[in-house]
Amino acid sequence: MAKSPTRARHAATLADVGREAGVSIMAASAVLNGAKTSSRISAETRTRILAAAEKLSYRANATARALVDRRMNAIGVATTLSRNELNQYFLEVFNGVIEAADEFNQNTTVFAVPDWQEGASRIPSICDSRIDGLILLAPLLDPEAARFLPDHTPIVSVHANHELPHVVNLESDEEVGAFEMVRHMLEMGHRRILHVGGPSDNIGATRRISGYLGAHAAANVKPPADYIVPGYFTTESGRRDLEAWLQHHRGEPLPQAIFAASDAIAIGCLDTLSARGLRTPADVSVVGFDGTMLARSAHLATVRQPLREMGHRAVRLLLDRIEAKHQDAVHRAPSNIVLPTEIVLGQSLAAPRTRAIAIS
Amino acid sequence: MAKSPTRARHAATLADVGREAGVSIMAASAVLNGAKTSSRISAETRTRILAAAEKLSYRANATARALVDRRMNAIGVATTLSRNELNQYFLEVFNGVIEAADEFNQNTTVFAVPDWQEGASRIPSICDSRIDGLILLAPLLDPEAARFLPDHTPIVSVHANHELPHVVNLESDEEVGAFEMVRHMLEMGHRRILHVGGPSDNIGATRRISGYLGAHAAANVKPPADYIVPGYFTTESGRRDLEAWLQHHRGEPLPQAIFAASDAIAIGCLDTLSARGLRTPADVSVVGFDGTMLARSAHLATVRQPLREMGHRAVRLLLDRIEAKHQDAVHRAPSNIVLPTEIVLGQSLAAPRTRAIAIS
DNA sequence: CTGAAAGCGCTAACAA
DNA sequence: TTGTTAGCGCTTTCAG
Repeated sequence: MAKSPTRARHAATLADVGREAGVSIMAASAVLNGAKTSSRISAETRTRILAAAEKLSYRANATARALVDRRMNAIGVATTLSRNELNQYFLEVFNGVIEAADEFNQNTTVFAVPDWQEGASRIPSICDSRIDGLILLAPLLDPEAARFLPDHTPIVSVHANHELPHVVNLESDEEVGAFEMVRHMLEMGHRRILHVGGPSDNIGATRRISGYLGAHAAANVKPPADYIVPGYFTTESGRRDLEAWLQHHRGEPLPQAIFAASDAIAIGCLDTLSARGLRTPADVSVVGFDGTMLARSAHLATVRQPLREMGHRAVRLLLDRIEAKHQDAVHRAPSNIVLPTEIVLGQSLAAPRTRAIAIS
Repeated sequence: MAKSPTRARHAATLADVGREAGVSIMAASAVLNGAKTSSRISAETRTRILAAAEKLSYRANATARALVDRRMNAIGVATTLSRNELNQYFLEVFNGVIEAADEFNQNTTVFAVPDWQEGASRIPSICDSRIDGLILLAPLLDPEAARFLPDHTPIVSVHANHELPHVVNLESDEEVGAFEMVRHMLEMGHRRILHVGGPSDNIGATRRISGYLGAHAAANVKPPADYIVPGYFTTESGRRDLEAWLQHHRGEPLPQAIFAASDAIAIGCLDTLSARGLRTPADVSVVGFDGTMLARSAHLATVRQPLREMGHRAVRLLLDRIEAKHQDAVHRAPSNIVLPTEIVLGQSLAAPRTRAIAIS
């Protein structure tokens, strides 16, 4: 069938350019898209092709090329995104991913899953060669759900809750970070350190608790009973859970410090304290976890995870695996990579008051 | 050529499934991908195909389909992303985009450009049918640079600095928002309202100033000289620029309130004030602009722009245009859509002090 | 109801 | 140096 007039509304193709310039398609391909055609094009033809392309405003078609190359030059990032609260943790890692992907000329496509239960079932369908590899951000996938993970698309996870088959995981040494921060607090003289934590089935939350308990044990300090409060990693949860805890502990001495399981939680705690007229750090010190922008803007003491760097690393790791697969080679990487955390002091942490306040 | 053994490492194709099930390719296509083949497949064949697909773990190839459909079901978002500071404004809009795109089963691909100067030259190359349409987030593109915008890919912008040809722009009524907020502040009794603003060549920054001046004029109040400070939309800028301004105005009466051009700036101002031992709002009120998460977590009074909704709208608008183009129809939309802003009161705004403090 | 053929836009092998 | 042919995986004609 000859070209129908409606085609005009679409972008010009190599065939169009070739016709316009009076050369073959692959001459045009070689000049415009750098195809590895066997030989070189004469300077004269080259300029003719360039002119034709310019005139028709030719644009390469990435899907056609991807079909041939079996490579889209795009990576995916799957994560849960809450409707109510921007997840700063995600944003830090994501920023790192974008930066690194860009550096390697890869596009980044975001897949927001409502929750990992549903995410598990949707992941296979996005691995349809629109992306060459996938990064799972803090996936809550049990081994059962992980059975659905496609094995023809390389996958890297960051802070995975479980070990996932064929998936390289990237995490940071949260327990050590928690340990050192709490040890530091104990050394400052704090004895009543309340831990406002994350979900009890979350491995990261568990590790923070381990560090918290470990530091106490190492200092031979027994944390007061009922001083570990489970919750979620959000500001709203931090605000609400601390308030609830305080109400249940009226009359008891106020904690000297709060060690929160995330910066978001810490911000929530700050809110609750200030709503009760308590000053930070004069009355209560508050410490966060993650080292997000939230902590920086609130001058919060926190345990910094190298989130952005983890984004970078995840991309490099993924690209290595994609490259290896592409060359039919086997990429051997350790299945789990642990990056160090770092203690960041801030204005929200100071020595404890000499006289305890009673919870009102 | 027969199948080479290396092929085994790739995902199974429709041909593979067809062979396995002993049916034609398009029978498989019809069953697995819902292709509009003329007739229906018998139940028996259908189950055979499904079984074969399951066995070979068949995955549709999106690039192949896109080649045929001329549609990738993906939209792009182009924006500048600073390395140092997470842009909360962007994040709010982006979240809205993701949500809406997801609702329409579209993927979202992020293109981070270092700056719009370079972005202008890179945009054409990303419109290579890997995305069906593009959203420009707060583009700083002059008409000259806009000449490079490809016309075969529908484009929608949010808060564009200039009118762009063939581009539908979405913005909010920033001037009215600024006007009403400042009017409210004046009504509360504030007379020395310092405006810590954005870049003077930014249209949004200009509109905030117009609102600020308009409210003063309407109230017959002349703002003190030198009370409009240009800067950038960042926390760092807010912190630094306010400090510099204060140092240049030693001995003068302290402003009673600060009207910042963004929430990020406001947070920076808060820092500077607290570093100087000044209390908010007792000594100085502080008001932000944007209504981002930053404002919510700091309980900042702010002028809320419906950022998330703008993300939604942008996606819907874009999809309409994509659909129209796809059907060779002409999509007529107004070239500029203005959404209302809204005043949000918060703990950072209170009545002015009765006695002025001198700047130290 | 099913199969064969053509083509989406591009690139890699060849042959001229 | 250039053109020809085949094919990436899929879908939509159109014949059987």
